[in-house]
Amino acid sequence: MSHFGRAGPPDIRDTYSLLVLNITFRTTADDLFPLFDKYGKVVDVFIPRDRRTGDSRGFAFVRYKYADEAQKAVEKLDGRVVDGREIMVQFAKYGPDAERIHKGRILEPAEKLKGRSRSRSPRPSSRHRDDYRDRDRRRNRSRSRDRSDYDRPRARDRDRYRSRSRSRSPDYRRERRRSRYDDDEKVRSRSPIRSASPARRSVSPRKSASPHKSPSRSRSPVAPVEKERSATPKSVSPTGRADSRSPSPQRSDADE
DNA sequence: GTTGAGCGTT
Repeated sequence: MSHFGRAGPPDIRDTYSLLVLNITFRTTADDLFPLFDKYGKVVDVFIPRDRRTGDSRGFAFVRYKYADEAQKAVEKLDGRVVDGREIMVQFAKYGPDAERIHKGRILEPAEKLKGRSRSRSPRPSSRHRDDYRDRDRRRNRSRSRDRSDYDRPRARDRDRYRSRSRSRSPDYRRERRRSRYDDDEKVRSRSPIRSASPARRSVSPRKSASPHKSPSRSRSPVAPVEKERSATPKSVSPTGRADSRSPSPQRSDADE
């Protein structure tokens, strides 16, 4: 992906990871490589992307071969305006497997099982798990449109992590900005709860009552290709691409 | 087309 032709982490034997924050969503690894490579030997540049949309998450990881060069890049590139945005370069705190990192260098590698009996110090890895779960819920913060897809009951979880003071407590702020777009509000308005007059304002202009929204998508996993264009004009995607999210809006049981 | 605190992958 964002690598130079290799898949997965090349080699983190003696590399120092730098965390680049506040970069634009358009900035790619190729744009950051020449910038960071000028201050040292850059082993790899990785930009976490969204698995659904594929867009950048707004930060990147730059791994240097030497610590001094990494430190130099932090001092030089930290605060540098890239693509009109001021980036923030700092040493990574956690590794790909949530290992503790000191100055970008991994302190606790994933070789736990090697010196298993040798490890006489039962390290409480409970904190590592917290950080892992923490970023999992936070990456849904952006792209509110996708957040609804991963909506899950985590009320009690949030209460637990509420006490966690990472750097600031934007809990209240995050929830306030949660409803940036009306899309979220409208999506939640489609709850099956018919509070008051469900069809009073629009008393079904059609001749028969037709629930325009049928959540029963499990009707037909495969979209039957019917040539009845006039029957279901919304059945065909204007993009010419059969979207998998559109199972079959047409009701074959009602429409014969 | 949108967003902006933060810690990572074939």
